[in-house]
Amino acid sequence: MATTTRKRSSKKEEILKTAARMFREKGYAGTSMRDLAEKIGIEAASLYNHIHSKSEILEEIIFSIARDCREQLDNMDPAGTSLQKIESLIRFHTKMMIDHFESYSVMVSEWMHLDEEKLGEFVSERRRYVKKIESIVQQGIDNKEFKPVLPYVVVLNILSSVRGLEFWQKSAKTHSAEIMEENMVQHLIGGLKL
Amino acid sequence: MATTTRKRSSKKEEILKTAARMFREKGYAGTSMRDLAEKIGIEAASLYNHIHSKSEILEEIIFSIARDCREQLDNMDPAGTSLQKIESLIRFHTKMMIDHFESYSVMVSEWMHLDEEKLGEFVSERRRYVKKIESIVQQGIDNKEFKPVLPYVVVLNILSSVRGLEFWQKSAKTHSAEIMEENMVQHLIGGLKL
DNA sequence: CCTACCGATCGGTAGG
DNA sequence: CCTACCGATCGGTAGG
Repeated sequence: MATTTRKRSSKKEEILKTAARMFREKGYAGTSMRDLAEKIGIEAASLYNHIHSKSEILEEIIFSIARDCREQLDNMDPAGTSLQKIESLIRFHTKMMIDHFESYSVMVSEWMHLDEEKLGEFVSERRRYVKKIESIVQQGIDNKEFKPVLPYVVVLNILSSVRGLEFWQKSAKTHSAEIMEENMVQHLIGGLKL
Repeated sequence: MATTTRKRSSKKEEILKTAARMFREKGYAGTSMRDLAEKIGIEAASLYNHIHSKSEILEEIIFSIARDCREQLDNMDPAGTSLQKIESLIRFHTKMMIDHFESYSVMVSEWMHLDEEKLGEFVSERRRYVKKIESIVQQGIDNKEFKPVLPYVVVLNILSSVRGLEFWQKSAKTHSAEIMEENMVQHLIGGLKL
């Protein structure tokens, strides 16, 4: 019984991981259940012993990584300067993108294929998330820590720049993850400092 | 005869424009020729009197906007400081994203669905494009106009941030295009200045 | 986990 | 520009 459960969940994990890799490469709509099954080495019909539907796979990938991001922001040290907070956010997202490359990419590029209910949930979660970071930037401006740039643009640029690391990953890694992170901070925080 | 040609090409334009809108919303793989035909008000089979294949539509959308970007960079005033050049590039891309919203979005998000030959062409064109901008950043660093941030990261961040404007467009436009452009420059150039 | 199969839909063609 | 249609493939189910 315990063995069965363990087996099942590890198989499900394998499906999710393989699906994330394929969704990132060919997109959600461009990946068929037969492609996915073949990569895993089973028949397409057998996938349904572990998952309920194709859309469930997408949901699990996206909401799992979204939860990690949300929790990190909620548990952020409320002490510290706005600059420290934004810097730690840039470092966190850069690490997430690099360490959870496949699922992070799927989240930022394939969320629009969630079905209606889950799509609404994701969009409103993301809006809340962006608003929270915007308010940190706004505090920094009010504090005179930052120059007066629209917080909305700053947050958009930071999150978009992290997304752009997908392209770095795909090519030969001429720079280490640490150097990339350091330069992300330098460029994106630099444009904020007075 | 002239009338026929005019009619044909305007119909093709309508197909390309409608396709760009749909590819951006649902992705290339998620858009069917029947969806596209219905939006235009004809039968799917009739599309093929104006275009040869679905992939040809994607190619025309992507390479048309890619050409605009390439030409702008090639025709850039070689005088001026590195700072002026990078600033003008940020302004140009921001304007392109806003003015040619649909096709620019399709280029940056759907290029991986080009078929093998065109994909190779696009990737090597883009690599050349990025390298050229990197060398402008490098000159600025050598000049002591810019602080020493990895040019590769700077270019990635600029182009990714412009891409992120897709998300701005979709929501209510609380800020004008001019204000967005100004803030893009402030934040992204700001992180570069000494 | 498989075989066998479902109805729906895909990109595209023939022929008018 | 349409009707009629092609073979291939889609997500998913039944039954073992």
